[in-house]
Amino acid sequence: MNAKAERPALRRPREKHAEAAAPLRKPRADGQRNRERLMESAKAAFADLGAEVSLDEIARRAGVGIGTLYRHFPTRGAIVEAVYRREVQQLAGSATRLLASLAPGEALHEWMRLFVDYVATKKVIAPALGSIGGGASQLYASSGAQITDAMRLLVDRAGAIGAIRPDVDSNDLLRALVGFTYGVASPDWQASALRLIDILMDGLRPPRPIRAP
Amino acid sequence: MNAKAERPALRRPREKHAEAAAPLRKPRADGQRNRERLMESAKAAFADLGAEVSLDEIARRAGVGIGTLYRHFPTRGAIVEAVYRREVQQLAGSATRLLASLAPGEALHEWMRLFVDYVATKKVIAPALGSIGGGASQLYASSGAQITDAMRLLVDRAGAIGAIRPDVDSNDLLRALVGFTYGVASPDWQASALRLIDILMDGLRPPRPIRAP
DNA sequence: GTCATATACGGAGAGGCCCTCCGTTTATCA
DNA sequence: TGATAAACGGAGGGCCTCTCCGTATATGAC
Repeated sequence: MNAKAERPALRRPREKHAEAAAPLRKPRADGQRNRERLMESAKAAFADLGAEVSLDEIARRAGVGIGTLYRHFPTRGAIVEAVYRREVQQLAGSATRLLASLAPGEALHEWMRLFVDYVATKKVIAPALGSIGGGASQLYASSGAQITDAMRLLVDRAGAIGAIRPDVDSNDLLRALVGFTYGVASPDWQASALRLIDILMDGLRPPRPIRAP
Repeated sequence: MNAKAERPALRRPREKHAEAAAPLRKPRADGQRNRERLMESAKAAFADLGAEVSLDEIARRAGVGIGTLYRHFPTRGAIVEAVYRREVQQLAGSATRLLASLAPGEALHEWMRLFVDYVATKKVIAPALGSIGGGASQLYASSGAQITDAMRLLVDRAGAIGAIRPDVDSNDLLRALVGFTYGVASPDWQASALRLIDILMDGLRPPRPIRAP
């Protein structure tokens, strides 16, 4: 409700000649670290206490002062959005990470499980995102693309080696996933989604081995 | 922070069947009046200042104390929901009211204009409704039914006397209305919706008079 | 009209939360 | 090692929420 339109010119250190130049120092390590810890704590706090947690609580969990939180995230919307972006990036990024350490079929299966976690977070903070200034739809568009791409990558790889039927459309699969998770609001929805994912994966396997071992 | 966790159990609503069960006094007139004034003020305050207005502000506008507001609406969600319900009822109820004083075609036209006002209110308070406990979807379902019914009534009457083409489906019309109003978030959307409604009404008129004079 | 009383009113006050400001600490770099 | 920009922390002002309880008044009985 506050007219917080002004960002009040943070600091004015005595400047000799602040010319247009690139700051040469590299960013301080503690700053980066605290930023990361804040997002981590915020995610946990959202999950535990809902999207309305006090910012004090988030700072406390992160072990930093409230001033530090505000320096990194000047508005509540900023931290909510940052957490969401980070979730999306972690989910999308995990596709390649999983492909590096697992067989493509297993990577796909595991990624789908991660998707359920992602939706759990999103369910909590989406309302908060919604009441932020209207930029939410753009945010969703970009995140949707990242997730679509990750899904396609996994499906392509799994299809290429015959771990799943070759005619599976990654968009169909994504829609199925969304359906599993967005359905009812029962407290059991996560377990249910995970069971459905297992069943879906069974169904995705090719009817017969590509060739006998 | 003391043991005060009890909600004092909303006043027992009066029974409609005033049989043996309701030897109670009839509700005080000032109570009813204040409740009404609070909802009126809340609607105006939401429109002027957004859904996050302070409850103090709403009470002040209504000319009542903050205690009075809290007696009638124990939570913020309660007043938001009450305002929304009232909007829906007024919109739905205006269908019969308009039919009583206008020709059916005009009534339909006017009702569509009122629909734009309704959407304007809803746009503001929907985010607030969204972050209330999960009962919002049920609320929407019931309001949707009321609006659908009102629309059907108007379309039937207008169709019956030949004010509009006889083959118009009220659901189609409602979808069109929603499309007009939910489109872009430009500041001009209301004027645009009203213009589109006029055009739509022109299109709805039967191509020729029912029979020549 | 008068009275008794259930009902409703108002607003002070306690406690939270948001956000800013600025003195202190610390990481970088010369 | 020292200078300095960058980052930290948290006290404090201000607004908001919600409760409590003494006061006022509408209603119904007589």
